[in-house]
Amino acid sequence: MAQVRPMRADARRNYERLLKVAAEAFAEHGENASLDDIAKRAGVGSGTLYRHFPNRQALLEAAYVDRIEAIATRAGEIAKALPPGEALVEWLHELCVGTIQVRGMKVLLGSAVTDGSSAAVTACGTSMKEAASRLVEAAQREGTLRADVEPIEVLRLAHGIAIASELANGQGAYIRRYLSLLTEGLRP
Amino acid sequence: MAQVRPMRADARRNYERLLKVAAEAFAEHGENASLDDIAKRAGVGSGTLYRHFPNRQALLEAAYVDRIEAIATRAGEIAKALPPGEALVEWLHELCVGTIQVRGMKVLLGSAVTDGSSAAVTACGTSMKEAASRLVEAAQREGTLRADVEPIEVLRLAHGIAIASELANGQGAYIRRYLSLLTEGLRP
DNA sequence: ACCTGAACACCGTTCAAGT
DNA sequence: ACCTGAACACCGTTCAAGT
Repeated sequence: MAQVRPMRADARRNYERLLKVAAEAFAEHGENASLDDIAKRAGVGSGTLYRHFPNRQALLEAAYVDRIEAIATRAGEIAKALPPGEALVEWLHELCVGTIQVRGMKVLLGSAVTDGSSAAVTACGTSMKEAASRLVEAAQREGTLRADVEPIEVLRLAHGIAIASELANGQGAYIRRYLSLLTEGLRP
Repeated sequence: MAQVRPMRADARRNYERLLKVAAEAFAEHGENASLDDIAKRAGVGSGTLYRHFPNRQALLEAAYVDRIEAIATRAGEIAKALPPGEALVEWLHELCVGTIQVRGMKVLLGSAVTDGSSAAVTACGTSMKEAASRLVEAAQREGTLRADVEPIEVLRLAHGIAIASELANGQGAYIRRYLSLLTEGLRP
């Protein structure tokens, strides 16, 4: 893979400062935060930002991969603590909270479950799909989840639920409600 | 209300040209289409665009109100043709198709069902809510829809379903599936 | 009353010059 | 090998001058 030679010390320092500042900026100003501003706040020239991250999407991903990996990791922990059906719902809830609260992450999580998503987001997309598969398949074996839905579909639907909750009010107060409407259905 | 005096002939002409061009531009380039470009294509100075539409959201709304009103109107037509439960689902399907296919409309329909939405989108938001209320309440009386969901919640959930379908593939192939997963629920 | 378009500020992106 | 920052292009927004 890439990066056989280690980075020069100053390059590594800049890279990490950029990531840290970018995560803050995206969280504060949303996915369209000014790249120039991020470079300035990190104390580097704008060219340096482009050297490390060729476009906004690349920076966005790099800034949040660890967060997304953390969510994926949570799947395993929750699976040990709860029965399959509940575990799935609980994990989806945490996923939705992350989607709404960390403003920059919404786009990223969205593109992670898109059909023709870029190679850049494939990495964390794969982690999410694996995490989802584990919980989904367990719930299906248990018989608390329909057998005809695929893991990636559950991720997409959860993303939709996050959006719906966001429309209801800024923070995630409605996530549990809308998530349970999805699992139980709109029929009486 | 506004607009007591009729517009001057040239103003009216410009206004309508701007709307027509804007609808095309938003459909083609999405909600972030260049306003300057819209003004140029409409053959007016950029100041004229701002005179008629103080910001992007205002233009976006003006360009698509009639489309949204048309969707709202469809509710009544569908209600006459189908039993309540089916009518609701059918209408939500048409709504989702519009949300996805007409690129500029997504943001607008979203903000129409947001809690603190601007006064600008209140008008078409109201039409949508009325249309939804009619179908939702009929389905609830019929007993095919849970009694504890409100019309605006159904609109928000439908918006979420549209997003989920969009993630699945560009066009609306998955809308019916995800809509039925919502109505029937994820449990077996 | 309305229109025009120059002017300004801001941002993304590139690249020659520097270490 | 990497960094800097000036330079360019583009866009949103304002406003003085014009009809």
